[in-house]
Amino acid sequence: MDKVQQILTAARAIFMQQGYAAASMDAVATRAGVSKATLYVYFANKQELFASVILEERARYAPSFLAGEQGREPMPARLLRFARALVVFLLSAEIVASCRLVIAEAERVPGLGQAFYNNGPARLLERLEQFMARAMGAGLLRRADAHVAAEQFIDLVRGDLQLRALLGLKQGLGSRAVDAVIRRGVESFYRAYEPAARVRIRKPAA
Amino acid sequence: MDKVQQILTAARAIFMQQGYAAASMDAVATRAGVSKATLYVYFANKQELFASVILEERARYAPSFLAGEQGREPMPARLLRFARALVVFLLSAEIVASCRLVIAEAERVPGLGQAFYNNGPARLLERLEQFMARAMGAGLLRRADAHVAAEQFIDLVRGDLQLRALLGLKQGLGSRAVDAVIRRGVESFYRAYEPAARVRIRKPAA
DNA sequence: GTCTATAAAGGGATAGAC
DNA sequence: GTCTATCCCTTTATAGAC
Repeated sequence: MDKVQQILTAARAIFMQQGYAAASMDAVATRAGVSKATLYVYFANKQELFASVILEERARYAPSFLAGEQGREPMPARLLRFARALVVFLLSAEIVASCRLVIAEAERVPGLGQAFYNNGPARLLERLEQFMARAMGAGLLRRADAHVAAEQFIDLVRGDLQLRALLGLKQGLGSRAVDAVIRRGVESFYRAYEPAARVRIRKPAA
Repeated sequence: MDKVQQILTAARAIFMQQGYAAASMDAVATRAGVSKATLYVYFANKQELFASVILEERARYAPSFLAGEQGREPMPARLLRFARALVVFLLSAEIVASCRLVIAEAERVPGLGQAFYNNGPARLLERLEQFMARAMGAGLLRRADAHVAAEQFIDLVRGDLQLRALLGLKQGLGSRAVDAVIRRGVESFYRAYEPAARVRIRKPAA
């Protein structure tokens, strides 16, 4: 393997596990199986190594949830499929560790939070928005702002699961509990966005 | 002021600003206006000082959103009031810094995440659940699981605002953008939970 | 209890051999 | 390019005077 990749892989693991400040270049070198001096051949200093790790990370955060078949599956079932794939992804150890690190260092590394958001949540949102727009066009969802719908879909199916994962809670993250949150999230989303003609009691916002 | 409080206040500021690992006892001592040796009179070591800061923090995370008048204000307007108070709270610099710190150290400090969740989100959720239950009892909201309703209400009005704040994004956190997210969140929540009799097209979950 | 001064350890970064 | 050995600064923690 390329030595640079070897170092980056080791650094990623160490940073994720220990956090930026607590991670030592010694630990990275040992894990990478090289000497500390070698690190400094490829990376000017600790900060630059960290930045490289984060840039590397972007590529990983590009899953393809919406890839599934577009058949004439009922809308709620399709939403449920997407939701499950999304949440499995969000709760994966890799993504959780990645989020932790970025959130922890966001204030101290200029542009870190923005880069992460653009390459992660923003991309995801964009794809989901396109899906929502098509579904609205086909009459499978009520006509509304597709961007808002995509955002609220994510909000509802994510629930507080991601927060729990970030906080390292063990309870409430079993597969049954997770699936319950997802199902209820999809259910409420569909209630708010199903295409049925409805009678409104009063205007929702005062 | 009590010297212990003086130290805790300084430590809180330093930890929030720099993170656990990067914060130095020197910095805490200087900020507290005492010598470093004095710190060790009251706290055995850095970890214990950190733990004390976090325990202190619990008390702060107990706002009273639902305190407002219970008058015969229309339900959506009432929800909107709660939502605004909630989001203002979640986006406050203090809470954001607090969340960042806890998320960053959750994996390394046993019980930290659980303590934070129990004293923060869980309490909030419990109060909101009671409110939802009363509203459902009074026919102001569709009868449903009050706990789920409370959770989804929070999810919807929070949107990705909290994530954006945690990531330190400057865009999308202006008061107008924030209020738009809140209003749309309340709107969708009310669509899903308004008490109107409705005709469902098909079952939401396959 | 509080300070100054310092011990002891760790970690970022580099010099110089190969 | 890669290593060993080391410099030097920071940081945690403590000793000892007052």
